[in-house]
Amino acid sequence: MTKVKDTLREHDLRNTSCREDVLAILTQNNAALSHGEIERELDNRFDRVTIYRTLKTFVDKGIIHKVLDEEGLRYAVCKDQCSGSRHHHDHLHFKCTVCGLTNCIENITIPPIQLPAGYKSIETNLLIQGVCPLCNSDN
Amino acid sequence: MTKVKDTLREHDLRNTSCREDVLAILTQNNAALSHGEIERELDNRFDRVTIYRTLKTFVDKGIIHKVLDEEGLRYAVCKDQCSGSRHHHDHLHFKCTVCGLTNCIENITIPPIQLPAGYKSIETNLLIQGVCPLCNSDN
DNA sequence: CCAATATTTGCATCCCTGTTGCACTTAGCG
DNA sequence: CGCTAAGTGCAACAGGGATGCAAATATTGG
Repeated sequence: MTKVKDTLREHDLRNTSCREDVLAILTQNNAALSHGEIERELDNRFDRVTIYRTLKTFVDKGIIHKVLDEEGLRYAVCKDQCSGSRHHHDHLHFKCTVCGLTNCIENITIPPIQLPAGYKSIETNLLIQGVCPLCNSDN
Repeated sequence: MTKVKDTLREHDLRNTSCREDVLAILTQNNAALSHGEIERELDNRFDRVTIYRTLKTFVDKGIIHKVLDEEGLRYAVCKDQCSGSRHHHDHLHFKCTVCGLTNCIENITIPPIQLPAGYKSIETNLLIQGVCPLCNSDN
């Protein structure tokens, strides 16, 4: 919990209970969470708009990143590689079609893609859908 | 335009003016379009809900596919590789951060990703953001 | 520890997307 | 041409995202 406060301080953000709680929830959670899921976890203790603005602030500061799938937008904390000023922009996410959870896959680098001439790549975002180890009966 | 009618017929869809027009717009357009953009192009000649249902039908039939970026959902027609029953699920999309257009990149296959043990991949979706040839002043 | 100030929050309000139910219309068939 | 299943429009709702403004609060300097 002190870690949460530190993270906020490091990014020049005032230490408020909404920010603390949102960041704590995202940190404790492995899977990416949607705005609505976070709102429910907070048990309506904060206004919808406040949570929305909190998430936006965190994204802007590089504390969390957006995760996209066909059902919408989710948020997850950036792992070690993103800490500090070296926020990297290549994310690999895995969405399990059975349990519905979306997770960041660490330790796997996305192989470089050879784009046609003239294209300049800035950020790469890879979403793989399939079955996660916990839901995979083939084990 | 006959081609549009044929496509509908091939997929056991009745030939209605809304479907014709939506499919024609998507076919003529290189970039992926959002629901709202399609609605505007149709000049309010069809109900919002009808367009929504038309798009859903096309996605279900494999005529078009969803394209995701951080701004939301767009739709684009499936190219040759997707035709008929052999609808493939690996898509590479490029979103230009200058002009804002999102396009499918054809002829480039996504290199296979070695996932950790237990993960089973079904569908891969790659979004690369950057600058497209038309907006790239380095040429 | 307190006051000043700049930030953050809650509320009201708005717009857009996605979705469903139901009645009406129409395409495509015999 | 008429039937029937499919498609459409309308009403209505839920949810996400966004902004303006007044009230509350965290930080800073005294």
